[in-house]
Amino acid sequence: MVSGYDHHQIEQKWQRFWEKNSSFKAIEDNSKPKYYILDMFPYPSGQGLHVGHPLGYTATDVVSRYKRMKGFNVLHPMGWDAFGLPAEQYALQTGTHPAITTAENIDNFRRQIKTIGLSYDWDREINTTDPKYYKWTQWIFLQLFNKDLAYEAEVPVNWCPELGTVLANEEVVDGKSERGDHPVYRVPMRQWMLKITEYSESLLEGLDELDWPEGVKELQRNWIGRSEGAEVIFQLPSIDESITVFTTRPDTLFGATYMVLAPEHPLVGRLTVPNNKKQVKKYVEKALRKSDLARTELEKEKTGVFLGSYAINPANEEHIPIWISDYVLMTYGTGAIMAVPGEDQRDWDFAKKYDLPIVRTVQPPDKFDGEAYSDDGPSVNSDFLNGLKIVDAKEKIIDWLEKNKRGCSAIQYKLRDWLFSRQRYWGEPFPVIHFDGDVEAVAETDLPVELPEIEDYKPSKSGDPPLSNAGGWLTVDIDGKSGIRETNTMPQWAGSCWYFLRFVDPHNDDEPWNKDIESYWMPVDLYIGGQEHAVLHLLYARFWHHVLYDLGHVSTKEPFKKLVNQGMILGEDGAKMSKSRGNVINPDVIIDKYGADSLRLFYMFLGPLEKAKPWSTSGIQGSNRFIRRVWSMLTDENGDLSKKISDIEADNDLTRLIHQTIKKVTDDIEALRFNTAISQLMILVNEIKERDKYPKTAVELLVLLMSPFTPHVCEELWEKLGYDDTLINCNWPEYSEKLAKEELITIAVQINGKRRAEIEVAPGIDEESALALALEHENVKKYVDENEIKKTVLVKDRLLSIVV
RNA sequence: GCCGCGGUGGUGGAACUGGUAGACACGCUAGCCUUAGGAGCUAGUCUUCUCACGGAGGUGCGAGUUCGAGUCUCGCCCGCGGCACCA
Repeated sequence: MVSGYDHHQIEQKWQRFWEKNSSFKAIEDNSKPKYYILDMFPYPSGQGLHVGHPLGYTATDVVSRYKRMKGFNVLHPMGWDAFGLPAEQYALQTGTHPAITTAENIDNFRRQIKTIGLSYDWDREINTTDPKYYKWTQWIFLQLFNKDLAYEAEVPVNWCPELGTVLANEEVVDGKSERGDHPVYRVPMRQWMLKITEYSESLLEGLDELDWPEGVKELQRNWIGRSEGAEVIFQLPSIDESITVFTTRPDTLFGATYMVLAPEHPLVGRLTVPNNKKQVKKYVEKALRKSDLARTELEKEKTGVFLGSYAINPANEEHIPIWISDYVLMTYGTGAIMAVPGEDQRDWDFAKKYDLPIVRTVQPPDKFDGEAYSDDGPSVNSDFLNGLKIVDAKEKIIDWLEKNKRGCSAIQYKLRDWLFSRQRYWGEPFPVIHFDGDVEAVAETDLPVELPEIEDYKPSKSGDPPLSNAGGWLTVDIDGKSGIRETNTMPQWAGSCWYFLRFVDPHNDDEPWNKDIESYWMPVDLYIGGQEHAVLHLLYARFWHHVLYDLGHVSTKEPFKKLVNQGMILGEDGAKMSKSRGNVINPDVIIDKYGADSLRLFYMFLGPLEKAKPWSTSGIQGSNRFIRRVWSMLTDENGDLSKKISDIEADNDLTRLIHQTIKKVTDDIEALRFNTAISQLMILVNEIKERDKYPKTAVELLVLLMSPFTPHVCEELWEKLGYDDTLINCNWPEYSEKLAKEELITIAVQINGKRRAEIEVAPGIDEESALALALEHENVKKYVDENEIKKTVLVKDRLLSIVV
């Protein structure tokens, strides 16, 4: 071996050094600008760290180390999102308490993360399952509860018998559980709900100011699903009531030829005429029994039943039949629609099947050969709206509705309230007590309500949570009244909704965080994590934060200023890593073989952070080779500083390259373009190696610039270069614009758009002189020849274009 | 169906606001060194014609704008992710 690079020895040495010196301890310091940089904290699973994890962690670490050298006071913490189903399921199988499993998994995760050499402030480590932590999760719940943002309701929930729990809408995918892929059914159950819908507008507006990927913002916008339209009141002569419908197309009101209610609509019974009772009852029961799976998979063709009664279209006073169908959802709008088959494909399908009248109210173009026509055009068959375009017709009909008290403009959201309870053991207990139908908050001084030890973690078939087995814990006497604790627990999202706030003041036992400290660190300046949290975690956390802001507990409305999603690491075959494919890479093995610095460098060099990229064994070997090249450049066979390093000054070419490199690496780290920063460092190494003697200043700059990426080997080399102080305390180098400039540059000469020659010129050369120089070039002469030069274009220091 | 992102050598990827396409690396080929190497070093490597000099073509496909298009406009094709009866 030419190189004596021993990554085991070097990495252990420096990891111990950082730990011993608490090198990354963050202390509030108003004299310095702060930078709060956060990873999405992991769920410590039994499988250990996945190779995907270190990608994001390394990215934040590079930025953290860079920002420290830039003079920022950096907060870079790590913790554990440790409540969750796997530990509980393991407990069901083995009887091992989830706390034990969780603690073991955390120890393993921490050990693995530490071997990567990440610059976390470990004194701030938090764990969502620690009573000292969830005390404050419960405290925040009480803030919501006291503000009437938490309530109990009997709601149709997504009940999953296999998991023995209810799931949030967001956890159900195609009628199956997101975890485990088990069937999910709609059943009514008493549940805790959080009124996130009250914050729809706030959450939507807040997005505009965020430096987040456009795609993620768009996902959230779609999830919130704001639509503008109108509410229209339809009178029901048979029962002397009215039904309000929501529509985004009030302009088509004259084309509303029938009405459809959701099967669950409360007026269905009263609107059903005796002759239709049997059929209607059958249809309603069938619809209620259907799981979401059945609704999405089997509902290719629309079904429905006529109730036998009529509603009055307020625009033209026509009696229109009322139907029920499960294509109308009780959970959106008012659970009733006006059907306009001429302009809505769903209504068209239904009308065709049941032979209901179709009236077009927008004139389609001549060549239109589709069914429902939903694009713009002049209104027809619409009385006073005739001839108007959609926008104007909408405005006019809304005016008319409001004047005649038959409706008004309205806004609807797709977002529903957040189902916040789970029938599980391993979660935060709700800090409330039931007294004879009344619900009371547990006094703040009695927090936390700790999870009791229980024998049986199994939920009952009816959905009674495991905590109903918790004997003595269950009943409480307060002031002579006896009550029963809530036996549901909070969902896993609860702990992650605010952990970034606890990081700013993690050991505070008197309050969730100190306000001054909070306003020093918040908001999170850079948040990096997986795209899979684009809606769930990030929307929930924003919701809590908006509430806390309104209550004056936090100083910023939005918690995460800049968000970046790291791309997935795929298997070497380009497919998603999975045990069944056998393409899983274990980070422990890689670090043992090549070292943490190689792994870090590989991740950062692989490609743009946000992109999905396949793992590459030869790629990591390449990174390892680069580190060894640098190592052997600076050291001799005895491990001493190489004799080729000397105090000579760098020549002009090298000086220029050094300054260009400082500039590029700095700019690239700021923009999170790590791969191109590294490629520039490689160019610098290649250039230095061409010299017989390596100027010490050049080598030192290289080590400084590389240190955020490969900190261990850089610390070691820095020490060999004769410095006592660690790189962490060094200043990031500054570049000189002047020295980075080329003395002579090569510009291209194009003739009629084709590159024909290159000429060497002084920077900033003017068009005339450039042309003169170009015309001396043989190849240019050849192409210009006798032709007349019609036009020339000079792009400064780039290219000269000649048109002949 | 709708929304978002993407398509550049054998591979990962470069290319600033329209300005020399393929930086840097991997892989491969040849050579050197070596008892040997899967270690290291040197050279080459988009395709194609040419001994070379130098041409021609080339960024998913087809048009367009421009002195000049990977980059901008329009129309398609393909891949990935999300939403999916939301009225």
